[in-house]
Amino acid sequence: METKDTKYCTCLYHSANAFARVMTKMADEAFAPTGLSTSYAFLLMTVNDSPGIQPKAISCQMQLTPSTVTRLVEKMEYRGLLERKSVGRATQVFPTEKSEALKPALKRAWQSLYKQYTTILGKETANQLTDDIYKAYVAIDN
Amino acid sequence: METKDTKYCTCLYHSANAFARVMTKMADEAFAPTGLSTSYAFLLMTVNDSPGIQPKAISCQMQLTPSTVTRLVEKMEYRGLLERKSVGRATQVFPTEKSEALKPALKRAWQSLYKQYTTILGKETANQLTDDIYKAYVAIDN
DNA sequence: AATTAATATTTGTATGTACAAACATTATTT
DNA sequence: AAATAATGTTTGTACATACAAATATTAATT
Repeated sequence: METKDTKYCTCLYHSANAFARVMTKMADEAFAPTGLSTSYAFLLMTVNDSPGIQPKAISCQMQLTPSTVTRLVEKMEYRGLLERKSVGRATQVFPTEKSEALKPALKRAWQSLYKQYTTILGKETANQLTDDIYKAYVAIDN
Repeated sequence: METKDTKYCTCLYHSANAFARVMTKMADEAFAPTGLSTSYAFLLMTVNDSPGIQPKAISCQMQLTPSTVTRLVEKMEYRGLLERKSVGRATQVFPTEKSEALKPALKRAWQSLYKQYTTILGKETANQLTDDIYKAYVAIDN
């Protein structure tokens, strides 16, 4: 069961990606009860929180490119969980009843994700790590 | 230019993924001179280092699933940079001349990646972060 | 020796993400 | 007012990655 070190473990690129993959896996399991993968869950939380929000703003909050947001929103529209309304060159994204109904489940899932990784890493360590990683993200992203 | 915080920046899943994306972008730029994206570059370095290595072992070193390794190797074979030889149920992967020739460029690129992020983050911080992230990876991955 | 289990690999299919180019609309300059 | 630039969004296309099932092959058990 011991994960033996690889010669790449001293490379930040490698560690960052390997870690992101396991975190994504854990998160997807945590959000499974909502019937959504983590990305869609975050998208829904974002829109539920600010009905009418525009893709550009979503892309800032989620730190994804606009084109990715378009793709995510499209699928959610197809599933009846979001609606788009075009106003001028802008677009407004709204939650549907169905997605409002998911609110509590989303909150629960997100909390359970937090609980899960803080249980494994310790609350202090986890929060510190989150912060360190985010700071590095900002630094690298210019 | 200031990246404003998002309400997700306290979530380890979110920070980890956002960070992995910018690191991947930086790494792909660093490896661009080799004509390879970072994943393929790492694959090549792995095989160059241990000619005849099996996909299973590659997947351990690169911390990817075996199926992903198959996919990567396939493409490299197609590009004439790797060769597969099937022995029993196992497969052995070998570098080609062409890929041996890339060795120095790969090394240079990897070093330049290291230089780039340590310049931004500071050597100490970067190494510490790499280590912290890797430790967390191991803890989460069981 | 025959059956069952374990291991290594590949295939079918799907997901999340991005870049570059295209489109559309609004703002700015001349 | 016309021309140009800036902004917001979407589309075409591509990549990295994974899961689950299928295929081989080897090992272990009966």
